[in-house]
Amino acid sequence: MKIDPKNKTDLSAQIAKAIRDAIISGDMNVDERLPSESELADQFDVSRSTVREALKRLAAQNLIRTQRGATGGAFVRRLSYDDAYAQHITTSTLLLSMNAVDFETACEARFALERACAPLSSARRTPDHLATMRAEIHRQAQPGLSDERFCDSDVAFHRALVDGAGNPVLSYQLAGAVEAMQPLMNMITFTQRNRDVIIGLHTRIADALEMQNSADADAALAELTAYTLTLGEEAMEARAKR
Amino acid sequence: MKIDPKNKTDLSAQIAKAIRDAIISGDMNVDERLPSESELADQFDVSRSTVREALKRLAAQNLIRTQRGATGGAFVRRLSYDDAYAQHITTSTLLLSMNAVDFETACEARFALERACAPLSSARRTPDHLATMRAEIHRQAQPGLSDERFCDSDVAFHRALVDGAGNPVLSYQLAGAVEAMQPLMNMITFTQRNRDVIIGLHTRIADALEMQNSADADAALAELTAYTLTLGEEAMEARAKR
DNA sequence: CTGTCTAAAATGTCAGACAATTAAACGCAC
DNA sequence: GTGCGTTTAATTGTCTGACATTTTAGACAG
Repeated sequence: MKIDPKNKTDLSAQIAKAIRDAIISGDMNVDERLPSESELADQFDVSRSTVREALKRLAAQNLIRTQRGATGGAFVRRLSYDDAYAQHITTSTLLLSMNAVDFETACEARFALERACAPLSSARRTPDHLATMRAEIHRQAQPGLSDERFCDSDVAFHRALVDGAGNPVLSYQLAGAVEAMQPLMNMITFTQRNRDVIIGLHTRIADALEMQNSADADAALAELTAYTLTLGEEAMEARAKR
Repeated sequence: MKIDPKNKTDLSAQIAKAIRDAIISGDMNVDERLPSESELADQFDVSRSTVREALKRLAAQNLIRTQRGATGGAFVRRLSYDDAYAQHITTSTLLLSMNAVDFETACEARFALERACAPLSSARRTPDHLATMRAEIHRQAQPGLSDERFCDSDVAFHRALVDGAGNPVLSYQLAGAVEAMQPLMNMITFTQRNRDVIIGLHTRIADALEMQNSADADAALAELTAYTLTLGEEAMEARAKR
């Protein structure tokens, strides 16, 4: 591991970076054990507290896990899809909310990406995916469903569509776009007429995927994009007036 | 801020979570100052070291920044696009390498997403974007260019394509897919013939975008997808034999 | 009013101690 | 020798108190 020259930045940040680089570059393999905190403190010539702060930084990025006890220590952690999902969604959501991304931009990005999945999903979707979509459509049609629940179901529907493409990398990349949109979608009040239109389009999408008619799935998604955009605009106007 | 009941997990993790939730939920606004470390230690009834470890976790996620001095402290940080990019790329790269994602899956995901950008980019690309693409094509044609540099230029080209869509959310989501592929792409040895084919397709894409011919851009991207896949397969076979 | 000095507040770092946890080593009866 | 408690050592988690460093605000002299 490398040393730190006369640098005025945080020592804990430097140490975290050194270890992170070792992990990313492949110098350290999954489940390999790092030296103990005391050993690291000696190696870097800092106190144990400083090393601990560095390790906590790495733990926050899911790069290591720690175990107590005799054979314990810090171990390089395999980044799971679930961890990556969670991180990606958190980052995306914060990015949108903190930078005041407008509805139009987020919506456009989301549906552009989803349409990229449609051809693959149309070719590979399993009966399971179709069943999930149908179930969510059914849920969306239930009377008395709150707007928030409606949105939840919407996300679940689109997630099934994306997962249908059978490409975990694609699912991971899209999770951020779809879920980060949810706070913005939650600003919309869905009238019964709105819901009917959306449910109709969802049904058309599910039908198209079932028949492996990729073109029609794409067309329906395009319509859904346009419709969602108008709903979003109305909601933003209503909000501005208040 | 909330307290922590009888929980056997890390105190610093619990405290980090409490503060993180406060930030994400919007209870704390950008640039708002957190209580000082000593005050937090009192509030949570733990030592300052524990609070510091919690704060380092948040700093690792770019959620806060710290300042020393009299009016210093920890402040809620606005997550910038650049920070989010960097985080996303790191996570994506690690996810691919640690989970041994095969070339085909990553490649498919990357190009599917890129093709989603093509129509938008075709409509909105500026002369700047086109100039960047042309410049990278020129660079790719230079003799004696190392494989690694060729890949770098390839990434820059595709990045210009994506940025041409003029949607920062889309650019952000795609950055992960495109850049995370690079380690896999770097396994390929590009012969002069390979490069000629790729440069030809790049030129076709740039031409199509310039003429705002979205269909042809998509067709060229489809060909590039197929070609990259065959190159990847060959590289993987060669690697397996060794 | 201006420049300088000082004090206070805050983070960054260190050293040492103890608690809690865990697995391995040990010892002892059988 | 085998099986089963017990001890012991290693390691992380937490606490305490101290000092260093950085930065601002205010006091004070000119």
